[in-house]
Amino acid sequence: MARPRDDDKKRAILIAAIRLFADEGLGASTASIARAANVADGTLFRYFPTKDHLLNELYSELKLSLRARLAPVSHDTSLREQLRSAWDVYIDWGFTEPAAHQVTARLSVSTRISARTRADAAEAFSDVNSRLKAAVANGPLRRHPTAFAGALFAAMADTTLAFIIDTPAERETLTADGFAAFWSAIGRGNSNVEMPRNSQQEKDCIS
Amino acid sequence: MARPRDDDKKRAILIAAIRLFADEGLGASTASIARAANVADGTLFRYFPTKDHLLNELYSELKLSLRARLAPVSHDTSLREQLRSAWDVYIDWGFTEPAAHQVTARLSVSTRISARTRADAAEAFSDVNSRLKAAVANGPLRRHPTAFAGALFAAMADTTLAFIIDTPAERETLTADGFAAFWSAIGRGNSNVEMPRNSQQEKDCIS
Amino acid sequence: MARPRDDDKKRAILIAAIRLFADEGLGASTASIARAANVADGTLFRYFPTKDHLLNELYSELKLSLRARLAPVSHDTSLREQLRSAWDVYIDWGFTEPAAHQVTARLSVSTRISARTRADAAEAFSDVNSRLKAAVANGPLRRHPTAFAGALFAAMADTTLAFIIDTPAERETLTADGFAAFWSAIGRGNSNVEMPRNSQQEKDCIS
Amino acid sequence: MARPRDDDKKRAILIAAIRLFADEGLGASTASIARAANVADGTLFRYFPTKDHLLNELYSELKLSLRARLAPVSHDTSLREQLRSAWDVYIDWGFTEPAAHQVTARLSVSTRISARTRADAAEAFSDVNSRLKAAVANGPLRRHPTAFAGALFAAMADTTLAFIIDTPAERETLTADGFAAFWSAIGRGNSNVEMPRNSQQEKDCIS
DNA sequence: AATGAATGAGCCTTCATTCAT
DNA sequence: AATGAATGAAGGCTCATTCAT
Repeated sequence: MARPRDDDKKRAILIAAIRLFADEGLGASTASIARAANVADGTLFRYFPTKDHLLNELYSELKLSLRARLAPVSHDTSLREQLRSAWDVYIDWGFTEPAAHQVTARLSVSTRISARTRADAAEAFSDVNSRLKAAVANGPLRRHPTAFAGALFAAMADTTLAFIIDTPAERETLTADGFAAFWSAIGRGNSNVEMPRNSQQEKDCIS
Repeated sequence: MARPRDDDKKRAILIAAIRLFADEGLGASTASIARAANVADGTLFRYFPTKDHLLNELYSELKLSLRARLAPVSHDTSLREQLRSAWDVYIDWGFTEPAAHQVTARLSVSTRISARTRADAAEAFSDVNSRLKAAVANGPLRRHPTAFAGALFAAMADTTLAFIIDTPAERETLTADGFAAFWSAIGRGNSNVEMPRNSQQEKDCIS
Repeated sequence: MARPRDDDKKRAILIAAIRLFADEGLGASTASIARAANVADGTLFRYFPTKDHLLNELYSELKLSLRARLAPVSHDTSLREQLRSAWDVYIDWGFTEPAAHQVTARLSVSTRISARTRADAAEAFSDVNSRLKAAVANGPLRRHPTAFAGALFAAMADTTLAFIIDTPAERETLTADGFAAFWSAIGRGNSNVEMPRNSQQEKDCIS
Repeated sequence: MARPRDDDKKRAILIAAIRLFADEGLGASTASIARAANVADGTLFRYFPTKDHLLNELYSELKLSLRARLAPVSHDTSLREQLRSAWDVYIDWGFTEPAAHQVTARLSVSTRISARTRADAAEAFSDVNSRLKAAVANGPLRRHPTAFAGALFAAMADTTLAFIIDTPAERETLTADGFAAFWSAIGRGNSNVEMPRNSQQEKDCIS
C-alpha cells in the first residue's frame, strides 16, 4: 500500500480510536472509529491495513506521547528529583488524558499487541531506566533487572492515578505520598541521599 | 425426576473459559468454550444466561479461589509475617495458575465486569485490608484509604509475578525482594520493627 | 404416544398457550407456555408431540369453544333472530375473551394450520351454515356457496368486534348496526321479513 | 465516489421478502430472503437495520402499492361507481398479486407492525374514506366512524378475494355480488339510488 | 408419567475487510 | 486517494425437541 500522505487523517483516526476504545473497550468497531474521525469506512484501512495494526500503532503512539512529556535527563538535579519529575509527568498525563491512559492500560493486557511492539515501546524509556538503574543500585532490587524497578514505577503510578481520578481533591497528597512509597520501595540507601539530615543527626550525636 | 443438574458441568465451563480467555483474550467465543468444556453450545447458556454473566461469575470465582488460599488472620505472628504470607500466597497462586491470574487481570480492566461484582469481590478481602490498615498506620500512606495500600499490594505483586514467570529461577529472590519493596513502600515506622539496628544506633547516639 | 390421562394438564397448557400467543404472538416459546401452565418443559410434548400439533389443536379447541356458545337451531324464531343471536354470541365471545379471539385470528392466517384442521373446524358450523343458506336464498349471494356468506359473517363480526374493543361504550349500537349491515349484505328479500312495517305501509296505502 | 447505493437491491429484497413471507410465514429467515434477493446476508441489513424494520417498511410499501392503483377521486361518476371501482382495483390487486395480498394480511395482524406504521398507512387511504363517508351518510352505519365502513370494505373484499382465488372461474360474479353485498351493507338510502322502483312504489301508493 | 437438563440447528445481527466507482 | 456499498464469516443467543432419571 502506497503510503497515503494525509497525515492529519491518520491523526484523526488515532484520536477517534482513543475515545472509542476508552468508551466502549477495544471491541469498538472500525466503522465507528472511522465515523468519529470523519473518514470513510474504507479509508481507515488505507492507513492501518488491519485493526491489529491500528491497535499496535496506537499503543506505540500512546507510549511515545507519554515519553515525549518526560524531561530529558538532566545532571543538575538529584536522582530523586529526576524520578519525581518523571512521576509527576506520568501522573499528569494520566490525569489530563484519562482516555489515553485507560486505553494504554487495556492495550497493555491485550493479546493483540505483539511482543515486538511492546519491546519497541519499552526501549523508548531507556533513559528513564538508566536513572532507575542508579536509584536501585543500593536497594533491595539491586540484584534484579532494572526493568523490574521500571515496571514497579508504572504499576505504582497507575495505582496512584486510579485513586487520584477517584478523589481529585487529594491529587497533590496522593502524588507526593505515592512517590514517597515508590522511592522507599526501590531504595534503602537512597533515603540517606534524600535526607542529609540523618547524617547531620549522626553528627549531632557525635557532637 | 429429570436428570439432575450437573455441577461439574458448570465447573468444566468455568475452567474451559479460563484457558480460552487466557489463550485468546476475552473475545474467545462461547462456542469454543462450550466445545472445550465438552458441552453443547446451548448448554453453556443454561448455566450462564449471558456471556457477561459468565464473565462476571468467572471474576468472582477467581477472586474467591485466591481468597480461599489466604490463611485466616492469626494473632501469633507479626504484621509483617502475616502480610508476607499473603504475598507468598498471591505469588504462588499466580505462578501455579498463570492462566487464572492472567484472566483475572484482563477481567479487572474489562468494561463488562459490573461495579457490583467488583464490590462484592473486594469485600472478600476485608480481613487482609484490616492487616494492611495496621501496617499503614505509621507510614506515608496513613492519610489515604487503606484500599490504596491494598491496590499497591496487588500491583506490586502482579509486577513481581510477571518477572518471576519470565525468570522462574529467580522466583525466591524476586518474591522476597518484591515483598521487601512493598514493605518499605507502605511503612516507615514499620522498618523499625524489622530493623532493630536503628534503635541500637539511637542508643549508640545516646551513649 | 400413549395418551396421557391427566386432562387438566392438557387444559392448562391450552389456556396458557392462549395467553402467551395473545401477548407475544405465535412465536411464544413452548417453554414459556409450559412454565405458565405449571408444567415441565418436556411434559408439554407428551400432550402435543409438536408445536404445530399444539397450534392446530388450539385452533380446533378455540373454534369449538365458540361453537359451543351458539344456541342450538330453534324453529320458534325467525331466521333473522337466529342469525342475530349467533351474531351476538360471536361478539360476546370476542369481547369477553379477547385473547381467545385474537389468537384465533392469528391462527387463521398462519401457515401452520393444516387444511384438514381448517376443514374440520368449518364443519362444526354446519348448522349455522344451514341457517345462512336459507337467509341467502333470495339475496345477491344466492348463486355462491353458503360458505361465502359464512365467511362474510365472520369477517364482518370481526370488524365490528375490533371497533367495539376500541370503543366499548358503543358496544350495543355497534353490535346492532354491524348486524344490520350484515343482514342487508346477504339478503334483499330478507329485509321485508325484518320490516313488517313495509307491508303495513302498503296496506296503509291501499286504504 | 464509492459504488452508488443500488436501489434495485432494496427493491429485490422487498420482493423476495414478499415471496418468502407468503410461502413460509413471517418467520422466514432474513438469510433466506437475502439469498432469494441475490444479496449477501449482511447486505440486507444495510437497507433494513432490523427484521422489524423490514417488516414495517414492507407493510407500508404494500399498502402504498395498493393505494397507487386506486384511481384519483373523480366527480364525473356516482358514488357507487367510484366505490365499485375501488372494489375492483382491490380485488384485482389481490388476484394478480396473491402473495402481496396474503403477506399484507399477515402483517396486519402481526405484533411487529408499529402503531405509527399502521397510522401512516391508514392515512394514505383518506380520500377513499371521504367517499365512504358520503356513502355511509344515510345508512345504518352513519353514527359510527367512517373507518368502520372502511374496515368493512377491506374485510368483505378480502373475503370475496379468498373465494375468487378458490374458484377463479367465478371471479366476475363474485366480484360483482360481493360488491353488491357491501353496497347493501353500508347504505339503506343508497339502495334507492340503485333501485328507483321503490320511489315508484311510493308514488304508486300515493296515487 | 413427569421432569428438566441437554442438545444443536438456526436465527438475527455485527464487523473487519474488499472493491467498484 | 477516497469513498461507502457489499460481503460473508462468526458471534451470542433461542428454542423445539429428546432423553436420562
